[in-house]
Amino acid sequence: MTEAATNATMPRYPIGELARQTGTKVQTIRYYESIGLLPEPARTAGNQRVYGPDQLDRLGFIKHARDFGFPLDAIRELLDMTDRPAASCAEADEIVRRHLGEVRRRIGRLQALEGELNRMLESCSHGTVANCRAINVLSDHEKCCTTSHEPVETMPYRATD
Amino acid sequence: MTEAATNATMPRYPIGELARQTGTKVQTIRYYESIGLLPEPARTAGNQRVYGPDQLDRLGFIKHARDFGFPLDAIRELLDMTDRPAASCAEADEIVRRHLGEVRRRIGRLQALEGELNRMLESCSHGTVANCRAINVLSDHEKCCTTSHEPVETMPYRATD
DNA sequence: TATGGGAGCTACAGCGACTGTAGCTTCAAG
DNA sequence: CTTGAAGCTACAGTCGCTGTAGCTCCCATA
Repeated sequence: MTEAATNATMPRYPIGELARQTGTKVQTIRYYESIGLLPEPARTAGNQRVYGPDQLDRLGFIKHARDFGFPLDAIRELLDMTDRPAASCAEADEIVRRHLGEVRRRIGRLQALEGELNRMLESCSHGTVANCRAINVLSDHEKCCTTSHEPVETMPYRATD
Repeated sequence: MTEAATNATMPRYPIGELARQTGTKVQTIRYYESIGLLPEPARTAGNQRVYGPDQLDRLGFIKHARDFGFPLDAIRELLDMTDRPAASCAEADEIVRRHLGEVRRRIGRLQALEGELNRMLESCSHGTVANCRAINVLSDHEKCCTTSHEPVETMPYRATD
């Protein structure tokens, strides 16, 4: 049915239009296709991709889930589920729950970190590097805290900041 | 002085010992060397690295700062400062402050996300995928929230979890 | 119908901060 | 002298893109 129906009067978008409508970059869409997250679309005679509403929805789902921080593997699983709508959603629940747990763990670690950084700044006497509280704390674990801290995930300063 | 002193009676560690003492992986130490974060150490006749206490301290500093989530670029700046101990620590302060700002922003985003994920789970009727609240929310932005959400940073599920 | 410019194409390199592997050599203990 | 752990280099892979080079294609206007 999908195959037959897509032949007819459905709207068809070039890749840039798909990008614009979903807020995704063109390269990202091609990347998703390359890793099998999006199916290979039809092509024009000139080899350019054309998409239908199904693909638009699918990409919208991916984009939204990415905005929620789901990793692509989890999104792949979620998409597989939308393909069998009669299945139980227990599995989807489980994925969301796992993600939520991860989010909470990260919040906890970041809050501990926030406290440490705050203490660093507050106790700094604003003198020379030799006496700098912040640098001393980093130099010597004994000085930093009663509680041991676990590594925090990588946190790049981003170009957009 | 450092050069002269290291010749004599100071303890000298092979790379594995440095790794063990700092909680770093051997490959990571070599990686830090390759990007110029650690200086090239002396070598044995058989071409194996040998480190002194200076390097141990430096790596300890790096490790600790990484545990605090500082990116390597920031750590490089902080290390440069420890090399001129008479300088003002205002710059170090600034780096810490910037990092703290980033940490707070991330906490905020993650808390918003936590709320969304919670609502997803709470409103799920535990039926089929077709009716699954979680999946519907991901499919359709309108259903998810009053506030618009910005993308959250990538959050890989890690092997250690 | 010609032309210009924006959009699309493929292929590949790079980011950050490692981690893992293959296939060697070296070292220290027994 | 042997054995096994530890070290060596070099390179590929991770995640999720992003950017670039050097093409081709499509469509609107002249």
